[in-house]
Amino acid sequence: MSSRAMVSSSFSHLGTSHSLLRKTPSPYGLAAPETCLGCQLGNTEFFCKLSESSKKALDLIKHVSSYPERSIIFMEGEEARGVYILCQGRAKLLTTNGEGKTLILKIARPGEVLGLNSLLTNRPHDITVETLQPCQLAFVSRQEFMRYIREHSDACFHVAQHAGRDCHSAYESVRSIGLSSSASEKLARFLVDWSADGKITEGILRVKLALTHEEIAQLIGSSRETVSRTLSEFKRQNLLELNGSTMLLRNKAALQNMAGI
Amino acid sequence: MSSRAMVSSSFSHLGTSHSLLRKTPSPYGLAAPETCLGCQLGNTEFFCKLSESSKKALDLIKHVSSYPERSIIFMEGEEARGVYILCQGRAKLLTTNGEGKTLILKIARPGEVLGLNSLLTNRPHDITVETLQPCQLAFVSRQEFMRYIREHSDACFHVAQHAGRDCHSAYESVRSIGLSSSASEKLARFLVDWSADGKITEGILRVKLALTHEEIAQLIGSSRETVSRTLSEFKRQNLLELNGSTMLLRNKAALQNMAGI
DNA sequence: ACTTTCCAGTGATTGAAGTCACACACTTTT
DNA sequence: AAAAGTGTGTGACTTCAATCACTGGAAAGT
Repeated sequence: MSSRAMVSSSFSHLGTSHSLLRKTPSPYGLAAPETCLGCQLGNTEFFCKLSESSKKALDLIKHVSSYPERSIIFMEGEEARGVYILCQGRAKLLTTNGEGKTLILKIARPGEVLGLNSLLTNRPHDITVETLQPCQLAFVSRQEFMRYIREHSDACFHVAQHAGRDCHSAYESVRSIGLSSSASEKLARFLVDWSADGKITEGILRVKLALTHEEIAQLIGSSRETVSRTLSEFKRQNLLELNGSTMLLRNKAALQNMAGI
Repeated sequence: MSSRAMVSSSFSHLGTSHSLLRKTPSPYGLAAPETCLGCQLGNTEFFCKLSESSKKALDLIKHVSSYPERSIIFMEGEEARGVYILCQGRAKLLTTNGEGKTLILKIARPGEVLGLNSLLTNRPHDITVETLQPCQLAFVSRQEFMRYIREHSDACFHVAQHAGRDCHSAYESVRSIGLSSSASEKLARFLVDWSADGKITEGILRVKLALTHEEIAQLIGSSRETVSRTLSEFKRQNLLELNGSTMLLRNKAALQNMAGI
């Protein structure tokens, strides 16, 4: 854990940090819209589908702040002080065991609400969230969030939906990790899933990996070396190519087949 | 999959099945309270914490029916026609892969709402639910459930909480399966968790196992033989004793230690 | 009482992947 | 430029548990 992350982590524990950070409009190279009313996440995200009045009410209680990469937003075991809505950047949701082994449950993208289930069920956080890039997050304290969803029934419904989605994605994780027979199957599945946000240029599917082999291993429940070796094997079989962090998927069908999709 | 289960499964697809079954008050040896108003599940379960008016409203739209053991309540991939509130008995939540391998995500107990996240997120079921014992379930159709939670904000909040709990339990599964280093660790963890509803008589913790080795294997992501062998090993080490389906936990502390708790 | 089916126990074998170890490339820091 | 840090590639070794195969017992159906 880098000291930078630690600094940011303690930031997030200061009551005044959010208003403080709001006075620095564009830290870490992020544009800082500072409002959800003009949110550009589109209609696909829950909190963008709220009624106008609920949007405005949310706007009044949220505190947007920016974090550098590798910031710990909250940690497993910590009391849940509120929820964080991821506005910009990516963050990993992870859990660790005593021996330092880490499992990444999911890579969160903008629109994701983090720490929701701990707040709803009134428990300490069951996961750790760490930014992968500079991120912008809107914080809403426990008290204000609870009041908000009690007073805005449409928001409450969206919260329930969001929790349902989280649950679904967790089931996907268990299935992938628990029902796979080999590491290549899991890696293939990861690559196919990840390629969803790749782009096709000149007939070739290009995807930004932007994860280390170590992180991929933690995502699929394997070891760094196995990921490295299996990726090499995939290259040898001409299923893909790697140029830096860009991957060219040459034979997605074959990978899907291996993944059992 | 037994033919009995299949019959019950198709039962659950007939629109009239629920009212039909309601006319047989005590099938499969179950008492049939037929109402949630006098529900004896206590205050620990979400749907028992509803306001009086919400309870009454739920009572009007639910249809209680009974199922024999091994009934499939719904299957992965199926359209979600509604939710099922488990009133009596136990049911397993499972997922399978193409090769017939099965993973049990959880054993549901009375009070559990089944099929919630599929309904909330408007997707096909992501899991299969099969009864382990004769069960009584209250069914609420998609349409009526959606209207219900829109009109009863306290119910909506409870639904969100319930989804949050499901999510938490799914995270527990992933952690247990993905972060364990050995089968004995996972088995020990399962036994300790399971022993939560055991009873101490004469200073000894007695737990009803009521699961086959095969099912335990599917719960911890292992094989039947490994469960059998590891249990024998635990007996040899005097950690536990088995008399039929009753387990005597002789050294819970040692098991907790193995489980990393 | 009979088969048939289900479940549990245990040995033998094997293969996949974790672990250890080291080399190399590339950045960033000093 | 040197040093330190981080990420990747690969060989060697080892181990854990999956799989196959068979036995015997208990339960259920006939």
